[in-house]
Formats: sequence, C-alpha cells, structure tokens
Amino acid sequence: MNPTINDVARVAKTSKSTVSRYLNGYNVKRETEEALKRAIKELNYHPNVNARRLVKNNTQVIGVVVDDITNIFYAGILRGIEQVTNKCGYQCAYYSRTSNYQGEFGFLDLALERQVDGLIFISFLKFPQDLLERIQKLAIPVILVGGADKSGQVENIFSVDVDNEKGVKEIVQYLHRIGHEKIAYITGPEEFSATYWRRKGYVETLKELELECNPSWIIPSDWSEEGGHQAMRELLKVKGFTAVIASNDEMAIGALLCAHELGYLVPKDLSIVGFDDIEVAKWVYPPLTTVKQPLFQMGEEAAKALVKKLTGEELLEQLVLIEPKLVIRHSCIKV
Amino acid sequence: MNPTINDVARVAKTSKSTVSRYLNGYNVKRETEEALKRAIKELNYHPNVNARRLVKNNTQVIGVVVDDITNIFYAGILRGIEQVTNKCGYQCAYYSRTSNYQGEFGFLDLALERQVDGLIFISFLKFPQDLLERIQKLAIPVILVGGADKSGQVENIFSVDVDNEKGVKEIVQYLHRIGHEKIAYITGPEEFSATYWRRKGYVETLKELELECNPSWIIPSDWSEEGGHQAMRELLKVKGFTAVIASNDEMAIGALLCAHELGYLVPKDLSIVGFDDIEVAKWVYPPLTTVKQPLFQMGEEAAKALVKKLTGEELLEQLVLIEPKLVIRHSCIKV
DNA sequence: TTGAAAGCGCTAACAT
DNA sequence: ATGTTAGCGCTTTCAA
Repeated sequence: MNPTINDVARVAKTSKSTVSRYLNGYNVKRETEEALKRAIKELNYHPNVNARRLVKNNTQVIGVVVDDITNIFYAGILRGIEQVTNKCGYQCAYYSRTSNYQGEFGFLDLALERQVDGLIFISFLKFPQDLLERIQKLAIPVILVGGADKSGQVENIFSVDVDNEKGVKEIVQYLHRIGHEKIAYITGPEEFSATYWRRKGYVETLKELELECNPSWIIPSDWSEEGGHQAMRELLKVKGFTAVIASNDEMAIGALLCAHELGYLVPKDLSIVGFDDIEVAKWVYPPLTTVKQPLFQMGEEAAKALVKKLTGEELLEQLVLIEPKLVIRHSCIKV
Repeated sequence: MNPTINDVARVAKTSKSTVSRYLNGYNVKRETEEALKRAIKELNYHPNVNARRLVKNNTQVIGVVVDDITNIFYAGILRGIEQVTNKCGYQCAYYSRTSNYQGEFGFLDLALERQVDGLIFISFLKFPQDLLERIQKLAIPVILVGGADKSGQVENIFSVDVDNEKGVKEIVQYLHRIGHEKIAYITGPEEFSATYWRRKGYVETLKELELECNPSWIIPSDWSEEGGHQAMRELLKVKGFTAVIASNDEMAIGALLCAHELGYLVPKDLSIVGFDDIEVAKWVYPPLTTVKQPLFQMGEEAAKALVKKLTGEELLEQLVLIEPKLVIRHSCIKV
C-alpha cells in the first residue's frame, strides 16, 4: 500500500492536519517543516488526488474533448488552450470521442462524474440542438469550439469559431482585385457548419461584386484530396471560369494535381485558392494561396472563457468569431 | 450540491449499500430496481468517480503521455492504443508534456498521484537513463513507445519501437537492386534514437553490399523541410551520387524541392527516398518512395502490454521492434 | 436480498 | 503553530 499523510505524520512525529497544511502551502514551524520534508522523502510519499478531489469537490483539470484525437487539424487549437490553462494552474487532459463513451454525448459524463472541472468541446460538425440543450442545463461549464451557428445561438452557451464567411469573402475580393470575374467553387459536406458559412461567403460576395453566379460552377465534395481531384475533373468539363476556390486546402491540392494531370498550368491557365493554410499548402507546386485559420487564437479564447466561467466571472459575449487571414502565395495570377 | 447515493437511497426508500450494489451490477429485487431507476432519473444522479477511485484505489484510466500533443506524428499510435484499451474497458486520457508538469519527469506524478492506473509514454527522443531507472522503481506500470535502444535495455521495462535499422536497410537494398551504387544520406538530430539506428542501417548495408561509403555524402540536418532543402544544396555541391536517402519524409520533400529549384529532375537526374510515409508523401511531385512506419501496430502492442501488466500477466519480451514497410512510388528510377 | 457500519486519504473547522 | 474531529461519496465486509 502507498504511504498516506498518516504515515508521514507518524514518521515526522506530528499530526496529519499539519502534514496537510504543509502540503497546501500553509506556514509550519521551521523544524516541523524539516521533519516533514525528511519523512516525505523517506516514505516516497505522493498525495492521492482522488481523496483530495473528493473533499474539495474539484479537480483543477480541464477536459478537452475532440471528435478524433488523431485529426491533425486540432493541433493549433490545443496549443492555444494549453497556453492559457497552464498559466491559470489547470491541468489539461485530452479525450477523444473515438474512445468508448456511452452514447453520443457520453463525454459529458466526464464533467457529471467530476473527472474534470470544465470541458472544451472541439468539433467542426454542426452542434446538434439536443447537445446544446443538454449543455445548457449542466452545472458544469462547457465551451464549444468549431461548429458555431450565428443564427441558432442558444442562450448562455459560449462558443468560438473562425469567421468562415469573412474568410471566403476575402478570397473572392482578392480574386476580383486581380481581375477574375468567373470563379468556381468546390464545397464541403453539409454536416459541417463551415460548409454553410464558407459557401455563403462565396455566394454573397459574388452578388456584392456583381459577378456571375453559375450554379454549375459549384461542385460538392468531401474535404479530401481525392474529392478535390474529382471535383476539378467535373469542373473542367463545364469550363468558363478563370479561378477555383476550394473550401479547404486538401481539396485545393487535389484540384491542383488534377489540373496539372489534364494539362492545365496553375496559375497560368487557372488560379486556385484553398482554405485553412495547412502546412503542406506551402510545399505543393505552386505554393497555394489560401486563408489561414486562427487556430491558436481560437484555443486561447475558448480556454480564457472557460477559466472565467470556472472562477465565476461573467462572460460578455456568447460567440466569438475570429477573423482568418489571407495568405497570398503563387497559385493565383492576374488576368 | 450534486445528488449522492444517499439521496438516491432516500428517494428510493432503501439503503445506500443497495444503491451501490445496483450501480455495480449486483442483483437487487425487481421492485427495488424499479424504484432505484426512478430515483436516479428524478434526481439526475451521476456517480462521483473520485469517491469510487478513492475506495477502490484504481481509476480504470490509462494515461497516454506525449512530448507534444500537437505533433501529428503520434496520430497512428494513438489510434492503435485506443483500439485495444476500448476493448478492455479502460478509458484513455491524453496528456502533453508541454503542459505544466513540474520537472522533467513530472508526468510520472499522474501515476503516483493515482490519476491513472498505468502510463504509455510516447517519445522519439532517446529515453534518458535516469527516467528508465525511475520507471523501473515504480509500482505503476509504464510502457515506452519510441526512443528504444536495443543495446541499453533496462531490466523489466517494456518498450516498443519501429525497426529503424531494418527500414533503411530495405531502402538501400532497393536502391541497389535498381542499380544505384552511390547513395547519399541526410541524417537527423542526434538526440533522437531513430537517427542513430537509421544511419546505422545505411552505413552497415552499404558495407554489406560493398558500396562506396563517402563521409561527405552524409549531411546532418534537423527533420524539417527547410533543413532537407539546405542539406540537399550542400550535397549538390559535393556531387557524385545518384540517389539520396533522407531519414524522414519532410527532409526528403525539402530535398526534392531544392533539386527542382536547382534544375535537377527527380527521379531522372536523381533518385530520392524518405522515411515515415506521412500523408503528404504521396501528394508531392513526384510521389515519394518511402518507408511506412507501422504506427497503428506500435500503439496496439504498447496498449496490449500495458493491459497485461495491469491485469498481472507476465510479459515475455522487453522490447518489441516492428518492421516498417517499403512503399515504392515514383521518386526513384533505375540507372 | 438488504441494512448498518467501517473506512478509503484527504481537508477544514474548531479548539488549544 | 498544531492537534482533534467530522465528513467528502463511495465500496465492502458483516449480520440479519
């Protein structure tokens, strides 16, 4: 069996409350401190956090739940979260929904069972309404990152996301600035909220700039490189456009490779833009013009909000939308 | 305050021991079960795991510690780990050493403080001797993934790694088979155990095949795309070789880009091989020939070993080395 | 099948 | 500055 504060107290010839006090940073007499230090070392004592958590009814850990921990996309967000939680004395524990939680929202048990003090849930799928309602009823703070919906906001739930609409708007404006008037679009799967907002950015900005909005220039796809490849193949049957916006970088890369295979030169014959600015975007040829997701900031905002809730502060906003940034490389050219 | 089993007992008009038994799957009378179900629902009761963990002195959670959770490289390993822990009724919690653990081996506290039942530690840096010694003394099982050292094995510590030496050996043999006799090599930083074993695979296989082993054809670098780029620039000043092995894919991609920039065609003028088989490897032009890391299997083996230790089984081996697989694409050509 | 009671390791009020 | 004591929410004998 592991040593307990009782053992430490016995060895140091004092009481367990004194041990507890010492361990928690309260003042003890110089000599007791020495004796305690020796006893702890001698016994190789380590506190049992489960006992402490039981009595204090808190854990000082923040749970970060992602749909799939192996999805590289979260990386920047996690970095941002850690940055702030570390400063505030919280431990970060990461959980993947691919693990065996009972039921769709089983991960909420992490909070209900008091494994964590609060939760940050990262997902780019649209957050289902019943999830939102359940979170709303919870006593434990849960912050959402990703699948935000400006319209269907639920009272008292804080979420942060990238301003997808704005991102695509900037792309279209940029293409327009360098002379493109006929712009095609490869869209993502509908279950992602980003799909909706990015396409909205595309359609609305075309209207604003009075550019041609041709439905056959919008091809649905699946975020994947292969999907982008195939979408491009279809687009090149339709023709008539001078630029293609893929709603993420992987599809943009697929489109790029497809164009090259079919004998089109990028950007000479065709300009291509992506979205996300994944690392590979600068390695492909030509380096991809895209829009950089402010992942780190998203993580920071989410963690700050959670820490505030945890310390009883009021949150002023319900939704923070962070602006992405256009990254101009070499996959677009003036026409 | 949250409802406890006492509340449930009161509402269901029974005792807390009966509630506990019911919750733990023991038989209770049909009617009590009904009453309990109602009470639990009515109160919205959720067990407090900290109390349970305290009395049972176990957590049913496996901690997975990585150097940096934002390093995409771990993805496959994590998937493998989850695959087996899910089956065995353990929860997986992921921790990043970039979080604020006290001191270099602070993450071991996760086990000492009983936050987890066992630990899988993933790192590709050489495992320092004192870490190994500390782990050896621990009552809690810790499995190592990555920085294995065939020679300096420490009694009673289980680790799994890819057979790096074998991987590079296969590359050299392949290049030799398609006619290359002069092969350059870009190596990684020395603090990674893979650097040592991969270079060993290169040097030894050259000797075995009686190929020229020219020290100025070995350039140290830093795993990065930029590093590979620069290493290639240096190699192309030396010249004389027909193929380059980069000890990871990112450097191989950098080398590829550099060669193209300087007017060399790959694979016509120069064959290039990488190591890892990251996703991008097939997206670059020409698609990169490389060696696929058996990440999923590594994760599986590690988790299986930990579960065995946790259930008191004996482990037969101390080190499992998993063979990587050559993936032939289009960056090499017969000479 | 159930209830009473002890105890897991710790914190915190209270008393000294 | 320190010791005594109660109690956090649960499991687990033991007895009925």
